Amino acid sequence: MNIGEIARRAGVSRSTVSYALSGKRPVSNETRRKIQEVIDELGYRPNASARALANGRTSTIGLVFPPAGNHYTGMQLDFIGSVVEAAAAYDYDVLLSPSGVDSDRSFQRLLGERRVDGAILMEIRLEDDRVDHLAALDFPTVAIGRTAHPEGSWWVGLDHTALAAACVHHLADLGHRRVAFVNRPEQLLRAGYESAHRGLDGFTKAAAERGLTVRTYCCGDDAASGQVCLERILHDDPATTALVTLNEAALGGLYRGLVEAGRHVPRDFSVTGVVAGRWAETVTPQLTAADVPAEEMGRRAVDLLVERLDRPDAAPRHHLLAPPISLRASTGPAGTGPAS
Amino acid sequence: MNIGEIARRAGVSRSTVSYALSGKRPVSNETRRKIQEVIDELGYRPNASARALANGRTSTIGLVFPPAGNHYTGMQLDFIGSVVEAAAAYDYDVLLSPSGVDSDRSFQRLLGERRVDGAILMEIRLEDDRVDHLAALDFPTVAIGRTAHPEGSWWVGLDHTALAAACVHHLADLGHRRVAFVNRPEQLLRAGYESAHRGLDGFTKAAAERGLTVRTYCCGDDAASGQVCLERILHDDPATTALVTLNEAALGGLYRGLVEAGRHVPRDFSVTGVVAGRWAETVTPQLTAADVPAEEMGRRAVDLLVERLDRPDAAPRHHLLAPPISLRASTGPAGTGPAS
DNA sequence: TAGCTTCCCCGAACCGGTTCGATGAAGTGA
DNA sequence: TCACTTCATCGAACCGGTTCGGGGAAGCTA
Repeated sequence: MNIGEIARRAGVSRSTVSYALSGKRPVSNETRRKIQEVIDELGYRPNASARALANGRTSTIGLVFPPAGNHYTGMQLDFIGSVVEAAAAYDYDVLLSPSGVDSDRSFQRLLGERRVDGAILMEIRLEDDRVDHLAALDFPTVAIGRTAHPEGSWWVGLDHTALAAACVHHLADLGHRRVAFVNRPEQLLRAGYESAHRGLDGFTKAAAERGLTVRTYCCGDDAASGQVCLERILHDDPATTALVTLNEAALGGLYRGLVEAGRHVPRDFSVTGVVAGRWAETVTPQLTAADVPAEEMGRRAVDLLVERLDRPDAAPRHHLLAPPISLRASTGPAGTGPAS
Repeated sequence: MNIGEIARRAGVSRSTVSYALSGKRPVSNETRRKIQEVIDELGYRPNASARALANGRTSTIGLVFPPAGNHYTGMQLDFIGSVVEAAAAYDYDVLLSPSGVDSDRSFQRLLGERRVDGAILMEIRLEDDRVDHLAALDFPTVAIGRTAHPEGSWWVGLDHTALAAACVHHLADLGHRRVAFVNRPEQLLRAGYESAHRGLDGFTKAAAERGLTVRTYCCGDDAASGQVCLERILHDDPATTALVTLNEAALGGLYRGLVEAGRHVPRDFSVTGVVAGRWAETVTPQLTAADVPAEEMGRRAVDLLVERLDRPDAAPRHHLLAPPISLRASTGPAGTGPAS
């Protein structure tokens, strides 16, 4: 079932069918009706590869996401879902590309072989060669996250600095003086992950401002690591009364560690951080947190990318989001320390 | 940078370049070397659309996944990740397709426009028109899950009947007599979702076998619904001492409901079910559960699909998995009922 | 040296669309 | 009635690969 067959049955030329479908040149009502009739009857749909070859656009965007080797966080799932949905609304498909160990290979497939018109990058690093590489090629890209020098590029990001600081201020306002910070895994921090660095910065500075005593930790992206991390926190400074976490996947483990240490949340110990709302609500007590608007971020990234694809010369745009802290049940006034 | 340019610079014809790359006809070492030199120098990669048009294969598989409107479960994330990784190993890309409200439209894109060579379907229903439709078209498909009549089709599934039954027996062995069942949302049960139905069946039959008193509930895919559901369970029969859940996303809410009702897990109340291991470990106490091997299922689905694509006449194959229950900390001997 | 293989390579056709220039018919005005 | 515009359509080229049939040069045999 190709366009030639449609043309034959409708008694017109292939180009007329093409114009009838695209509307790029006028076609008489009579023939348009005839063509549409044949198309409906045969259920014809134009071949995507042929179309892509002819007009140079694939109607597909690439979503470059972190390798599965690491643990996924729920946030990433929300991103993927919202990106796919938003893209569908613009008639774009989404091609998944793991930016794993061999990220070059994936990139070659996506860009070199021209499988996609543009890309959305997740898990941005402060110094990110992927971003630089794509920028050098002038390849339409939108980053979810921003590098150390985001000027002139397209991105939608979270103000981790401000969010971590807000958490600190929230705890300080409640009277906490000794606070721990639970970051993403050390490996990611060393690799320069944006959220890990900016979050740490925001935390450290705000804590200094408020004169808090702090310790910072890296923690694996899973429950077991969270539990171990919490044990270390209480071991290093038993007088700690609160923590701030960027590590969604470790949250369950942190809570478990607290239970096993006999610290009641929020009476003896307050917990807060930057976590997607849906996941903040699964723990008991529910987590007071800056809710990561993953759905909105995915949607906006698609909006930006589509805009960039439609108007190649448009000036770079971006969105920096800083959602407020949602007060739930995991923070409270600092007590007199652990019940002993 | 197209194949013609490479040919020109290497001083050969386009077809020779093509054969040098594909190896489908012998090419002298001398010219092959020359061609490779030019390719390396220019960083040439063949255009995917052109190749797909010419040989009728896109090297892409479609992953049809549930709409974002519903809440995602962590399990689905694991599927997606493992499918993408396994596909990459076979040099296939993965195109995401939301099977949302307008699933026809997505299908038209994937199949009608020939964007993919084959598809993997998630969230199968007992009577699934998508599966029937694809089978009628003889379109290469592998389902993650199986319909009521899976004979003659390709799938990898979980033996929900056996798993739910195993949970019941585990609880019965511990002396529990009044057990609740927490299913997926009613809307999904009514829609005929496989896991919801087979799980319910397995639970009901095993409970009858063991002479247990049971009640079954549907529950929304989020923590708040889980909490409400647990309140209903204890309201309907305060003597309930255990529950089995298929609903991963509600798990946190169920736990919270128990905490708020003053039931200690596992002393006063046992919880078990069918949940991906990673998520079972995030709750406290860790959930004793049949661990959904999401990663393995995704990988096997890709294996089957690739096999089917490579050998179109191969006999249908499938994998039915029934992982054992992992004993963790959420079940214990039935006590004398709630501490009052 | 004629005849026959074998080895490499070339040219052309094809995949299924899009797009540009051309063409013929109908319509308009002088 | 002729020249000129407008409208609808057609044919051919093109996108960038793959694949098939053919053919020239070299090598081998008699």
